[in-house]
Amino acid sequence: MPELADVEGFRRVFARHAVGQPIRRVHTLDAAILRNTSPQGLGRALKGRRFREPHRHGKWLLAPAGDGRTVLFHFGMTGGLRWRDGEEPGRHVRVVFELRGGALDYHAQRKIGGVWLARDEGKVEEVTGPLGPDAASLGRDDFLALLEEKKGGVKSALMDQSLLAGLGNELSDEILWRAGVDPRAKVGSLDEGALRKLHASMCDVLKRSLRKGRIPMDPAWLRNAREQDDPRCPRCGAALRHGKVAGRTSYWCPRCQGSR
DNA sequence: TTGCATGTTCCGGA
DNA sequence: GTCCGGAACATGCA
Repeated sequence: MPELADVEGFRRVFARHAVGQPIRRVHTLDAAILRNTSPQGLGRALKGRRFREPHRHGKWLLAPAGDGRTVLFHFGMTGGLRWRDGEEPGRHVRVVFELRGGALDYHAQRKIGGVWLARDEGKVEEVTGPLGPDAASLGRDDFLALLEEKKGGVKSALMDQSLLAGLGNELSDEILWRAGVDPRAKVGSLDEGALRKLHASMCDVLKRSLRKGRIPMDPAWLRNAREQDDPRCPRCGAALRHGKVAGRTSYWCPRCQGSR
């Protein structure tokens, strides 16, 4: 599930419940989810401190805890954060941050994401690797300039985190569908009009997804159609096509997505 | 039982 | 050097 909009939802959960509260204890239930530290290392680095305002960049959530140290969260395909007040931790909880009044759980069914600790500002980028500008605050001219340098497929460009950060498989399909661009198109085959449309669609999709903290489950969205037994284009009703594009399962409308 | 899954990374080949 | 596909990672579900 987690793409940019979902991670923004987790950021809000974090900001609402965890910021400013003394960290009583960090309880790691599965040490394998800590990628560059140990349960002891994480616990020692955080105990008694308070989280500052968290920051999202693409699909990364960065949570500073003072003194330059930052906890970095990545959610893989199945991870998330949940605030828990009283009840027992759920099935796939890997790390528990115990705070006043409750606990913040990092959960992940498949252990593809992870939790990292950076001891100073410079280490953050070492962990995330090169990231392009966040897709949600990428202006049109910068977007055009970035894409004009790309040679390969448009979908793989949108999902390239080092080019622009935050778009995954589902957001990319949604954006391409809204813009009327075939996901199999090469970037170089698109004229400026198509690229502008792509940017406008990206802004639109992100704005509405960010509001919800996820891709809306709206019948007018592709995201909803791809779940159906007989997936049809919400715009024109044509049977959707699907197949692997840029290594991921993609859905597109053969009638609406003609730009290639 | 098999295939598939919204993430990233690494490898080999074109 | 660039780009792409495939495999791997770990786990649960249809």
